[in-house]
Amino acid sequence: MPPAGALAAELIGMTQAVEPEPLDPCVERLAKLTGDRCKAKNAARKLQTFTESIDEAALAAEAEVFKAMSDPFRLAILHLLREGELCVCEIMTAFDRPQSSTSHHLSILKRAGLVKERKDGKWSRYRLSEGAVIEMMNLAGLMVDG
Amino acid sequence: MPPAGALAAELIGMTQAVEPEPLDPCVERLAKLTGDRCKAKNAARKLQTFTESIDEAALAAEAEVFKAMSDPFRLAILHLLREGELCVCEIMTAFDRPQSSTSHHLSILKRAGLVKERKDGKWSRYRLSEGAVIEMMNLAGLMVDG
DNA sequence: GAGTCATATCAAATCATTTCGATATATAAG
DNA sequence: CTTATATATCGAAATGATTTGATATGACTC
Repeated sequence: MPPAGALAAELIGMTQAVEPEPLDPCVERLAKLTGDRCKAKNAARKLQTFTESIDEAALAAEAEVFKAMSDPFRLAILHLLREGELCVCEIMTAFDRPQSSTSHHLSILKRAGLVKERKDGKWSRYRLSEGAVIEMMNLAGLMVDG
Repeated sequence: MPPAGALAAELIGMTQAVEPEPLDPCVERLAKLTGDRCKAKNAARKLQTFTESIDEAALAAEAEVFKAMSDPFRLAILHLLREGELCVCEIMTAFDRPQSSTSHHLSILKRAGLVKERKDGKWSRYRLSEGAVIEMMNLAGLMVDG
C-alpha cells in the first residue's frame, strides 16, 4: 500500500478496532498489503462503504447507454438522426448497409433509450430521444479533439 | 420509400438529372425503392453528401471513449476516482477484483483519455482526466433515471 | 387472397472482449 | 545481489458482439 495520497492516508489511518475476527478475502488482501489486521479491517470497511454506496443497477443501466454509443455505425446513425425522423430504409441507404444490420443497430439504440420508434404504416420511423443525447455527442466531440 | 418526412421529401423530391449511367449498389437500392432512376440518383447524391461529411476518424475516436465507459466495472472505477488519485492496489482492493483485470481495465480507460497515469516509485497512480469526464457521467445518470 | 414492400427476427460465422492465472518488468528495501 | 512489492503483459478459455443471408411478420395494393 502506498504511503501517500489523500484517500489512501484516510483509508489506512484509522486504528481503533481491536477484535481479531476471521477476515474476508478483500480484507485479507488489505491486511497483507498493510501488514496490520486492525488497520486493514478499518480500511476495508471504508472501501466497502464506498462500494456498497454504488447503485449496481444504475451503473449497469449507464453502461448500457455508453455501450449503445460505442459503435461507429450507431454513432453515425445518431448524427444522421439530428436531421430529423427517418425510417430504416433511408438509414440503410444512407450508409449502404444491409437491412438486417441497420435494423439490429437501431434496436440497440432503442433499447438504450437513445432513440424512439414510431410505427407508421409499414414504416418504422426513428428519431432521437428528447433529452441528453445530443449533449452527450457534443461532449464526446469535445473530449476527442479538445 | 416513405411518402412523408421532411428530409425524406427533400431527398427524393429533386428531378433534374437525366443521364442513365451505371448505378452503384447504394443508388440501385434507392432506385428500386423510388422506382425512378433519376430521382434515386439525386437522392443518393444528397445522402452521400451527408455520409461524406462525416469525419470517419473522429467518429471512431468518439466510439472509443464510449466503449471505455461501457463496462460497469470501468464506470465504477471512474466513480471511485472522483475521490481522488488512487493506485492499482487500492482500486483492486476496493472492488475485490484480480490485479490483472484491474490493470487491464485501467489501461483501457487510459487509452481512451478518460484517466491519467502518474508513475510514483513502484506505484502507478491513476486520476480522472481534467475535462468532460465527470460531466459525461452526470449526463448518463440523467439519461437513465431522468 | 396473392403479391409486394418495410421491418424484424433467426442462425451461423466471424470477430472482439473479458477474465484470470502465470509470467515478466521494474522499483524499492534489506 | 537477493527478496519483496506493484504493476504490466501474456495466453488460453469463456463470453459477448457484429455481420449477413434467410426467413418470418405485418401492412398496403391490386
